[in-house]
Amino acid sequence: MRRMTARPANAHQARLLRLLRDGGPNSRAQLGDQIDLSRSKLAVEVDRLLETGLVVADGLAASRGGRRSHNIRLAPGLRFLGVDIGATSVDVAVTNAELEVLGHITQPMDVREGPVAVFEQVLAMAAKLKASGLAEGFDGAGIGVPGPVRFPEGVPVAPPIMPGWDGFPVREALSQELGCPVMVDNDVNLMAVGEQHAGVARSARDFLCVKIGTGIGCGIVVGGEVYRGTTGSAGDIGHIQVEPDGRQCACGNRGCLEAYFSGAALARDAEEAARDGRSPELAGRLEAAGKLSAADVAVAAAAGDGTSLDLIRDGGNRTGQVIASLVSFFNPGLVVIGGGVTGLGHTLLAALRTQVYRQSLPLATGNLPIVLGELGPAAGVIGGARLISDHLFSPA
Amino acid sequence: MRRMTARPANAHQARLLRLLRDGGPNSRAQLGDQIDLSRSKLAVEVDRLLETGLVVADGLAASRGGRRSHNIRLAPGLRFLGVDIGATSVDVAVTNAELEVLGHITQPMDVREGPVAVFEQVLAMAAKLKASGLAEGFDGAGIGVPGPVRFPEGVPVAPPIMPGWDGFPVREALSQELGCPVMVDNDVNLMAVGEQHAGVARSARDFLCVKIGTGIGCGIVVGGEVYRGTTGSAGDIGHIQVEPDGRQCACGNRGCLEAYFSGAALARDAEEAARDGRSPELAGRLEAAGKLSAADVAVAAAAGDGTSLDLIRDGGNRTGQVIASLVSFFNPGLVVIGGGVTGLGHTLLAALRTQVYRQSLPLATGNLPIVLGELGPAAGVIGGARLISDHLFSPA
DNA sequence: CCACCTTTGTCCTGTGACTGGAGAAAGTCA
DNA sequence: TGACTTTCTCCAGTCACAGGACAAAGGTGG
Repeated sequence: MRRMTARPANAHQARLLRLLRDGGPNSRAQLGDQIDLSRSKLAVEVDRLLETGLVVADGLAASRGGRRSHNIRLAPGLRFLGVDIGATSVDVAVTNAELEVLGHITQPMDVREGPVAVFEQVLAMAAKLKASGLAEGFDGAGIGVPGPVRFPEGVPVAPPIMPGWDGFPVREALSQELGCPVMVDNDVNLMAVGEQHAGVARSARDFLCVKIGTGIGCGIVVGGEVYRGTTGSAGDIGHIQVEPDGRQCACGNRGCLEAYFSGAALARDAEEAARDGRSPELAGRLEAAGKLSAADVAVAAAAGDGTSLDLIRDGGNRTGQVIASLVSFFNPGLVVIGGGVTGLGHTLLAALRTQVYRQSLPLATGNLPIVLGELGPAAGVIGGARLISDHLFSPA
Repeated sequence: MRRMTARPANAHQARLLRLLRDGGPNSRAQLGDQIDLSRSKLAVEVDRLLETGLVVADGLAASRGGRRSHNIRLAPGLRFLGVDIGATSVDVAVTNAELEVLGHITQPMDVREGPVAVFEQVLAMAAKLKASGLAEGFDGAGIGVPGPVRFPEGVPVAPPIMPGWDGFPVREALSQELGCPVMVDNDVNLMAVGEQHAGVARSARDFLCVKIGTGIGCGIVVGGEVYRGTTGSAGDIGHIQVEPDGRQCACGNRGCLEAYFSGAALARDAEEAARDGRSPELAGRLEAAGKLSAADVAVAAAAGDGTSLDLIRDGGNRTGQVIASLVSFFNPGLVVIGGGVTGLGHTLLAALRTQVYRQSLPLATGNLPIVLGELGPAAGVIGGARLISDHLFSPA
């Protein structure tokens, strides 16, 4: 079952592989236009890549007015696995070498069940994708987990919402099970990478990616590279204090952002409002389902429920204040909003924008787009595929 | 008067120059230990550097048990100028090629007088240093200004406290006047670079450098490099809101950090306390000098004045809250506190530490030193010298 | 003071990476 | 069909560099 995928022998080959990944099939001549190498050298490196099987010939290229060139493409059988482990669900997807999603499965799940149970589920989902004929095997996998990760080793460290995962050798264990190289990162970082690769952040070099799901986190990209901080906890903005002596937070402190706005907080506030009789709309939904989620608030808001709109605006204002601070500090070129609550859509975005544009200095906000991510739940898995492909498409 | 200082011809030479800058005189053999080059190649590059005059022979090296080697050092006549333009004062210093400060002058000044007047003063100070025999000319200058800078061009952009400087071609103008290459950056960034080169941050790769002077700013170093943001305004934390609908700030918003704690705010609060009769100590000083500054508060606090201590603690708490947010977000390996208010010393530091350690998560604060800068007013000028030397000691 | 070892500096040749030109092959366009 | 383009291949020449051989200069132990 183990696949020994070849690795590029030098930086040129790595560069070529990435060009083919990001630009699709290309002729040698077109590759030559994008890389600073002589035609002879280029031909040698392409030949070597063909020998390794990482790339294959792929018919004739479109004419550019002279002799037609043969196209080169990444091996069509290459498959990457993207895994996005959230607090309450798992996403698993297969991509080809160009990181196009060929198949995507989502399943509910509780991270608190611990790594063993979760991995069992992940492996079953991967097996299902394989069985459906989308892949014969995996050449690499990128995994996102909802907590800080010591990146080089691929090990979660002190994850607040994932008891039982602290120090678990995720990278090693999954690499063993899947029989392929694995990289592990924070789920928010993967989302940022995904939006950078295939979403709204394609042309951004320095940007923030705020993910509002069960918790709140922020991916930081500096010069096109994810910044992870000294201990891997950079972007952990959910526990920034927004209200001195405010609400009790699960982390033990008071007044954390997450205690006021996140999937979990929103659901709790909505249930409270429903029970207090402040929102018939929400009360109806509570009765029907027995509990409420952020999605219920989104639907109620879309239906014009004032209480729901207030909840979203309130949370948006609070989150906006924090983002405004981060914008002042970090001066990003773009802010992407993603995660489970993107369903709250324009109401949320409006609140965020108002706060940021009002509180940050004009120089920092002057040309600062604040937008929703465009990949939705695919961002994480695409980011995972991108992460491992970056790793594999680099000199050994 | 123009000096045409040679530039390294390739990356190896640049590397060697930096080794000599940071490690002082070295034998070829010692250089060979630090650089990944064969002895032959090394000899060739050193010879070329000797030809350019950038480095010179410097006697015999200490014995390592065999044939003694001749030392190599950077040309002893090389001189860099470090200029730190603050809101109310200018620092100008000359350094040798090893960035040791040979002479340092400070003068009061008001940036609001505009670039022309300020540069006149800076040039006079530089001339004074030259006249005292410390330099025959300058091979490069690094300038810090108290506001955002479009770094590649060396032009201030929309600086709030420097009316009249917006868009002024500082780099070009000073390069013309001084007859040498010039680099311009935010003063806070220079302080960070200074502390990184010769101060407490020597071994830090990712750290923050908070400068509390007339205003408040923060230098951000990522992977050993200064991060400046998309428009050059990264680190502008003085206008982060710490109190909704709080005090009016000069920027037009309300509740900014700078409105509560900064040299200017502290002086104002101290004068108010003196006039209200809350502090006889401060009242006495006010009567004597006609006005109060942050330094007066420092002295009064050292003398045990309760009101002054309260002011410092208050401001420290507010600033600490903001730093705590930044620590959660950025996960630095070190936080350096500097600027004019370092005289407030331990009282301030204690307040900052309390807030940060209490509000940020253990993973981020676990091994996070929060310390005062050790270079004081020299940090900025050393950072300036370092900035320009990095520029000159890189391949042309 | 001498023989021997270590370190340092210099010279020289071999190797691998790479460039760029010549020319053949394959195609387009009028 | 002929002229022009583009692409591909081959090859010789250049350049950077490594690493060995050797000489020079110093230390060390007898």
